[in-house]
Amino acid sequence: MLDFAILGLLSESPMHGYELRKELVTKLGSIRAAISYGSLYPTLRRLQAAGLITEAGQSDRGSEAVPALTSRRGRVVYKITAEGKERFAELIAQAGPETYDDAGFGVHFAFFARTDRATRLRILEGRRRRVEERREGMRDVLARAAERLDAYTLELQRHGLEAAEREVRWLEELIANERSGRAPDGAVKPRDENQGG
Amino acid sequence: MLDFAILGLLSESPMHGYELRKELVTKLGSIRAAISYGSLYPTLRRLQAAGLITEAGQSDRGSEAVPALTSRRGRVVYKITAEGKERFAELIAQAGPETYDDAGFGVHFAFFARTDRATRLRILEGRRRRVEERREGMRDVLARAAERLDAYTLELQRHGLEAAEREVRWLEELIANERSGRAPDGAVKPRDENQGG
DNA sequence: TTCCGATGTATCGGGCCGATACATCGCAAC
DNA sequence: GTTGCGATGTATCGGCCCGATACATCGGAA
Repeated sequence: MLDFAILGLLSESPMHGYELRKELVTKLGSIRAAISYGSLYPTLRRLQAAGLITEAGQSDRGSEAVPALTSRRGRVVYKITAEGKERFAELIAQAGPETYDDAGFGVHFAFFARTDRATRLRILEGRRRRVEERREGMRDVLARAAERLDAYTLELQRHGLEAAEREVRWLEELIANERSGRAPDGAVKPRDENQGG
Repeated sequence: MLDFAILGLLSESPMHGYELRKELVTKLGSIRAAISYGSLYPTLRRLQAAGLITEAGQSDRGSEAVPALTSRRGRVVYKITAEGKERFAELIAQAGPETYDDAGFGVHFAFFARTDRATRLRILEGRRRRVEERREGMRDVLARAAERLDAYTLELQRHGLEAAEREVRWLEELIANERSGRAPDGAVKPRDENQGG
């Protein structure tokens, strides 16, 4: 999942690790608290080894004008390669079980602006089904095992159930909007210009 | 975290892995979907190696009457040891940063019926602070970075913000109930009989 | 010039997951 | 009666990600 997010961010502009992390927070802050460096740097190395990203000397950043006055030896700027873009296009087009769980869904949703509408719909519907299943599971527990559970465990289930119900409603709104060609804020989009790839 | 949950369940009654997993689903179903066997069995072995749980021959289950008619060779029943109970008492009494994140809080909450009230309050308050921080982070993003983010990313932040606000309200209710000596369902408890350890 | 907090890169051990592989049981279909 | 199959049940493996930790540099305040 981190791969996907990193590729997505680097396809907008080159960045170094620290920057990447901050962008991940603003883009995925509602999904996961913050990406650990213990995940980030190894992932970066993995992506580089796979040829999907490369180190861009820091003088590549803006132009030759700004550069190595202060030789900031640390700071490795990464940029995406052609292969990386290809891989990103592959990832952003997929809509399978991997895109239905919390983490997968969140990351894919964060890049919905660059996902084509058919894929958006399939992900939204798959996610809805997934959450509905969770919801049914909790309803079952509440209906079948309520008497042998304590008040706190029940409260936890009730709270979880409520959250699931609310997410289903949210997803339903989003699906309805997609079908009627609206952006998530309710504004009508003239045409679907967001074609991935 | 799994250690804690397993110790808690086994302190109620001996169980084998499969059973344990089902119990974990009904107790923690609102927190995590389902515990993977790839976590469960290694954890069981780890706990056993640490002397916190032991294998109980399946004939220990009910009595000698039921047992090895059909020699169910699989099925390893585990039970908690005295050391395990001690460890569980330690874990259920702690209220630090580990108990404030999603997973930690959920598991601890699931065992609140066996946690003393002072600890419950500290955990609830710590969790509230944690969620408030997340909420503030999302508000900042929405206030400061809104114009450079697309509609979908914004919608994700909005949804996350709403969820955080709701959780804070939920926690506040729980805290108020604790302070006034009520169980989470609102029923007045005559006294706080749930003293851990 | 000394200290300190923000910036910045990196590794290590360990927990947990998904995929996968087996083996057995009870039962239904043929 | 045996064949097949889904539920029950235990177990491992590779891999992602996290938290803790360790450094190093920079800019500015004391």
